[in-house]
Amino acid sequence: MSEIMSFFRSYFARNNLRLTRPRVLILEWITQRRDHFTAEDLVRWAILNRVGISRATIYRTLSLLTKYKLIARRDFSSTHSHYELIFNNKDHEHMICLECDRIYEFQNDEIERLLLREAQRRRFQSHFHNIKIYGLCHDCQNKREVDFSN
Amino acid sequence: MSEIMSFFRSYFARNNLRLTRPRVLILEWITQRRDHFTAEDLVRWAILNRVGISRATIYRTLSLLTKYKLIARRDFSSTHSHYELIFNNKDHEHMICLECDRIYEFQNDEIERLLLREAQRRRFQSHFHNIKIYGLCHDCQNKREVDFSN
DNA sequence: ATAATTGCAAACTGTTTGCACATCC
DNA sequence: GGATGTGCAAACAGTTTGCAATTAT
Repeated sequence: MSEIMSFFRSYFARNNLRLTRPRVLILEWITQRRDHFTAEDLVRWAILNRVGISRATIYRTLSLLTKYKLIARRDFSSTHSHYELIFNNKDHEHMICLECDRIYEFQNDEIERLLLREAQRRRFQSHFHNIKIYGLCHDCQNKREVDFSN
Repeated sequence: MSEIMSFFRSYFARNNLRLTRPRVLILEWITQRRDHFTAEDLVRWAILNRVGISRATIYRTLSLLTKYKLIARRDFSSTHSHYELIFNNKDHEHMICLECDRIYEFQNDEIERLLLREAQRRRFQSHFHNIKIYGLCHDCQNKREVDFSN
């Protein structure tokens, strides 16, 4: 068993959560993917591979993992949520390509510091924050048509 | 007619959009409110005041205004969109109180500069960005219980 | 006049839930 | 054994859409 799976096992035990077959399979999928994904990505995988995990369980597991901070929910799109593994993955921000939907991560201590200071200035107690830059990634910068037709 | 309404009028004419009764009423409501609002806020107002504007028209008008950059859509929540008037309202970021849902605005040139530089460093062409700080506003810092029950 | 806009109701999408059955500790 | 977790199907919330009727220019 991989290092990360045994971490999950003890983490689950410690929190009185059962490591059921669906949960193991979902965790394995997530850790192998190591990327941003949606609930529907998981559902698709479950159906295609006849894994025998229902949509309900997928959503419930994602909530659970989010609550226990094993994954994080990200609101990149207004129509559906994205998730990503947190384990060993330090805090970072995102650039989202409007063309290919790829997501790039970055981290900048100076910006973090300035943000905290900005919150303090207004006596706002920051719990978490996020920064998103939308635009075109290097690959997509030359192959785009603007559609203002609708 | 207020300055802003005549601006809208010429803007609509210039873009071959019809300034219909529903659109006028919605624009008036938005400009008087001058705040962040949801589609449902608008629907509730329309129903309560028997304004005679359908939910469909509200959603369609919000899309239109967003497309023409008279309002901006903000993704504060994963379940529904917020909007805000753009007119005369310079670019800014948000702090969102997890307790009372109030939204505070801030602006920081230094952070903007650093963000742009960060994008350039990755040859990412930034079209727009947003920063959200979630936490407790000053008013709410002392009246909160943590609920970890579910 | 006529092209754009509206209201209605039905459809759609992502997500949540109640309940009977199954499973993990 | 008994609490916990699952699958199913139905419910839900926010939003979008087709179409016939209405309205702005």
